Amino acid sequence: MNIDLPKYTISNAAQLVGISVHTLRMYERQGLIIPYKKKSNQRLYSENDLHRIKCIRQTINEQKITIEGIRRFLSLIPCWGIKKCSNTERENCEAYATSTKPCWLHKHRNNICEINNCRECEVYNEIVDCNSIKEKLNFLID
Amino acid sequence: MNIDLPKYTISNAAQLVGISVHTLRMYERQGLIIPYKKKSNQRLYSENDLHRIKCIRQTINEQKITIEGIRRFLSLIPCWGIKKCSNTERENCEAYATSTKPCWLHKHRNNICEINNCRECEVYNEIVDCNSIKEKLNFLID
DNA sequence: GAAAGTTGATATTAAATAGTATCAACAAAG
DNA sequence: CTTTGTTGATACTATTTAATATCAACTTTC
Repeated sequence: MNIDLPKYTISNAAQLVGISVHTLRMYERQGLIIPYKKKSNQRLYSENDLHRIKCIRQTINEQKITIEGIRRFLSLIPCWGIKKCSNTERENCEAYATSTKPCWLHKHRNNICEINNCRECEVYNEIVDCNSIKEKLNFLID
Repeated sequence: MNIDLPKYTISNAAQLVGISVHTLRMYERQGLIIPYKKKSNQRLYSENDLHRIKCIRQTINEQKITIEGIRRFLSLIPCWGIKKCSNTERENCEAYATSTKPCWLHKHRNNICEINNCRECEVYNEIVDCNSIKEKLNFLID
């Protein structure tokens, strides 16, 4: 019963969230979600993914925030604090310096994330909710 | 030559930024800027205000982020870290707990900000730029 | 004291974003 | 092996948001 397990096909996920298959792929193309992929490129979604998608949908439809706005909001995830990056690593990191898009949409050159798969990363996986970022910040800032 | 001095009337400011007077008042109504006010309610803007307004305009027009999106982005300003709030103060603070709008749009009940004028607050005054929040976070998170 | 500018409110408009529909090629499942 | 579902791409549409226009009452300024 792991909430991070790849369980649902795209049409299952779409139905469970009440959203179209097209929209789901659009969110992915825009960098808001990273589903699991089978070798054949077929997408699979976890329980947590469904939660994340519902939150994105709500943010767009009810709170009238654009996708670009969500990307910008996500750019403030304090990944360097979550992963405890060294000073050198911070200097080599685009995500540390800019605030336009979440770290998983940056090229990871010469830093810890270079060899990592963002889908498996704690940074991506711990931010499932609209309030997750604030909670992280509260935790990290004294 | 203080960049925080109230210097420009609304029409001056509007002209200097290349924006209409109406739009300026709209940004204010939406909580994105807090101009100085004379006793007669006439608005006055500082050099820093002009910078801030240009940044908002750019964010809306070029980066296609809605006003609601900007409010949400600003909600991640780590005010409790800037003002070094105590634990009790954090517990009594709406802005600490939520991420919908900047602290200056919250009611300040039973905390340090209750007696403060947000226009004079370091939190408001240090965030003049699109990248200011990230820089603050970088500074505060180890 | 008269002209120019400001305030707040309401109504209207132009632009563009999120979402939809459609397509052929390919994969999964019974 | 046939049906159902998936992929990626492109074209289209409905919605709504930011911005504009207009108004009477009030200030500022010369």
